[in-house]
Amino acid sequence: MKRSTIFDVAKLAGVSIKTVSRVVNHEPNVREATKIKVEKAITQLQYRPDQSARNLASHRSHMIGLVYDDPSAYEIPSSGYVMRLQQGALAACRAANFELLIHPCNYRKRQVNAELTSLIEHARPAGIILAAPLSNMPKIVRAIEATGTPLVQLSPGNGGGKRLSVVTGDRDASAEMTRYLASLGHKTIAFIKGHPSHKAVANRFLGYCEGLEEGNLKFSDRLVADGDNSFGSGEACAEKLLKLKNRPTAIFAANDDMAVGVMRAASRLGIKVPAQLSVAGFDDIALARQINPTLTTVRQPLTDMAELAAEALIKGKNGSESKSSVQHIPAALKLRDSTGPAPAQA
Amino acid sequence: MKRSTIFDVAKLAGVSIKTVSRVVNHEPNVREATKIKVEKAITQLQYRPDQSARNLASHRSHMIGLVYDDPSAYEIPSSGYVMRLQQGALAACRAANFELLIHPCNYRKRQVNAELTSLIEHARPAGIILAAPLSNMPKIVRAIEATGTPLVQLSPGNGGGKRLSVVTGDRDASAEMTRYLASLGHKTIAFIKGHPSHKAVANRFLGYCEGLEEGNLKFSDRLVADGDNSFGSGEACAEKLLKLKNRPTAIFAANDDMAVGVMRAASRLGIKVPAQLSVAGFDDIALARQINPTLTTVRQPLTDMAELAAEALIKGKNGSESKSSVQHIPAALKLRDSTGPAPAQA
DNA sequence: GTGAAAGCGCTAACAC
DNA sequence: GTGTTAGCGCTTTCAC
Repeated sequence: MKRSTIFDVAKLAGVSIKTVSRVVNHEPNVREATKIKVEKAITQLQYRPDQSARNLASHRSHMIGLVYDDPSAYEIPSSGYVMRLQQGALAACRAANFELLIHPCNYRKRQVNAELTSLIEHARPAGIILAAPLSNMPKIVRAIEATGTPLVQLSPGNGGGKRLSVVTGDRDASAEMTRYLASLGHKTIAFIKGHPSHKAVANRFLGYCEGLEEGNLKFSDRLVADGDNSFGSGEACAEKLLKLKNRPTAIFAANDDMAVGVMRAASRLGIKVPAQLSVAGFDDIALARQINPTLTTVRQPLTDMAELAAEALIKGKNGSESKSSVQHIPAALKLRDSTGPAPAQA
Repeated sequence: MKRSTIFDVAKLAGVSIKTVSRVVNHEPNVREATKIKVEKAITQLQYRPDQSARNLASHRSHMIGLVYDDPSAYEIPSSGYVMRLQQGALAACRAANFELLIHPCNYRKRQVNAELTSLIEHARPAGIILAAPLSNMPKIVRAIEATGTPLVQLSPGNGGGKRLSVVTGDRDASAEMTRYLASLGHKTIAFIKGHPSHKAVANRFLGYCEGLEEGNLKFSDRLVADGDNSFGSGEACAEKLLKLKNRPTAIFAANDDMAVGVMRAASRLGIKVPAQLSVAGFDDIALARQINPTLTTVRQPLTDMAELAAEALIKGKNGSESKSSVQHIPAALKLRDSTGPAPAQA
C-alpha cells in the first residue's frame, strides 16, 4: 500500500494541508480541537512526513554531520576518541529525532575541500560538528563556512575566534597532571608531544611546561619527545626516552594512545609500571581502563563536548543564535594505577 | 551568491534541463558534443545537483544506514567492532560518493521498531546494513523490510535465509582455533560463551565443541562459562574458571572483548599469560594488538563484510538484483603472544 | 538524440 | 485560526 501524504491526512481530518503542516511542525495558531482531529488522522493513516520533500521546501534537514580526521590513516585507529565523539553527538541526535552522518576525512589529501562540499550538498545537514585537529585548520573551516552550513568547532586550539566552539582546558589540566606527578616525588618528568597540526594537543605541552614550573622543576629539552598522536609513536618515543642515561621516572604523553604505547615499550624493556616508571596520558579513552595497570589520565569530556555541539546545531535551526560563543567544559584528572611514587633511586 | 540550478546550466549550455539531467546522471542518448558543452557549463557555474530535490523526485537517496547494537549499553563500548564495521561501510561509500548514516540502537527497548522506521523515513537511505546481533532478530528484520528499504544482514546466524546477507565461518574458525590450542598440548580448554541473543557468536561455541572432538578432547560442562560479550563478563567468567580445582590451561573466549577481560583477570590473579595460561579470542579488534601480551585471535573480516554489504546496497539501487544471496568471507587465525605450549603441570 | 510538461510532498507567504 | 497558491530543484513520462 502506498504511503499517505499530507493531502490524505488533510482530507481525512477535514482541514487544509497547511493546518496539518502546522500540527506536524508544532507551530502555533492551531485550535486544540483541530489539532486533536489532525493527530487522530495522522495515526490512523500512519502518516509520516517525507523528509526529502521537507528538506527541499525548507532548505534544512534533520541530520547533522560529524566530521573528523580519518583514523584509518593512522597506524592503529584511535577508536576511543572517535567513539566518544560519536556517542555524544548521537545522544543529542536521539533526543531531538535527528540522524547522524559521519564523515571521517583525511586532511592530508588535496581534495578535502571538495569532499566536504560534496558531503554538504549531498546530505544538506542542518549543521556540522568539526572535531580537532580539523577544527583548527583554517582551510577546512573556511570550506565549510563557504557553504553556509552552521558549524561548531571542537577544541579549535586558538582562543576561540568568532565562531561557535566547544573547548576544554587542555592546558590547565596538563599543568595539573604535571604538578600531580611532581607531588609524587618525580624529578625527571618526560613529555611526549602530539602531532604538531593538532593545536589542542599542542596546548598540553604548554600545560606541561607550566606545571613543571609550578612544581619547581626545571624544563629540559632532552625529556621532550615528538610523537604524532599514534600508539606507535608513543612506543617509539618511550623507547628513546627510557634509554637515556638518566632516564625519566615519569612519562606524560599528550594523549592516551601514545601513553599506551609507552606502557608497551616499558613492558618490553622490562621496566615495571608504576614501580619504576609512572605513565600518564590524556583523553581517558575506554582502553585506559582496560589495560593493566589501568592508566592515569585526564578525562577529556569529549562526549559531553560533542553532545553540546550537536545540541547547539539542533537548536540553532531557527536561524542564527549568538553567532560567536565558546562553551567551556573542564577536564578532570583520573588517577589510576599507572602512576605512583617516584622510585628511591633512578 | 545563489547556487546555480539545473536551469542555469541548461540556459548556459543552450540545451534543455532534461539533457543536463542526462549528463549529470550518466544516462545514455547524449551526443558527445552536447555532453561536453553541458559539462563545461557545469564547471563554469559550479553546479551541484541538489540531493533533496533529487531524492524527492526519484524516491531514492545517496545515503546508506548502518544499524548496530548500541555499544554504550555495554559496560565498556566494544568500539573495535563498531569501528571496523564503520570503516568498511565508509570505504564503499567513499568510492561511490555516498554518505553514511550511523544508527546504534538498543534492541532491548520497546521502541526499536519505531526508531528504525523513523530513521528510514527521516533519511530515506538507499539501503540499510544490519549488523549482528540485530541481524538475527526477526522482529527488527521485519520492521525494516516492511518499509521496503533494501537490507543486507551481517552474520545473521542462521543458514542465510531468503535475504541478502554477508557471513563468515564463525563455526569453522572456532573449531580451527580449538584444534590449534589442542595441538599446543592443552588438555583442558575452557570456553566463554557470548551473549545468547547473538547467533553468530553462538556458532562459535558449536565450533569449539567440534574442535574439541577433532582434537580428541572430551567436552566438559564445567569448562564452559556464560559471558555476554562484554569485557566485564569475560573477566568474571575467567575468575570463576581459574578458581576451579583443576583449572584450565587455555581459555578461548567467544569474542576479543571477553578475552581481554580474561587477561585482566589472569593478571590480577598472578597467572602468567601465556606461560601458565593461554588465552584466545575472536574478532581481532585493534586492541588485540595493543595489549600485552598481544592476543591470539580469529580475524573476523568485519571490515570487508561491511564493505561488501555497502557495495551491494549501492549497486542494487537500480532495483532488485538477485533477491537472495549469501556472500561468504572466511575468517583467519591470528596467532600472537597470548597462546603457547601447555605448562608441564597444572 | 532531445525537449516539454507534469509532478514528487512538502513549506512559505500571504490572504481570509 | 485557517486556507490558497506558489514554488523548492529535480526526475519522469512521453512526445518529437
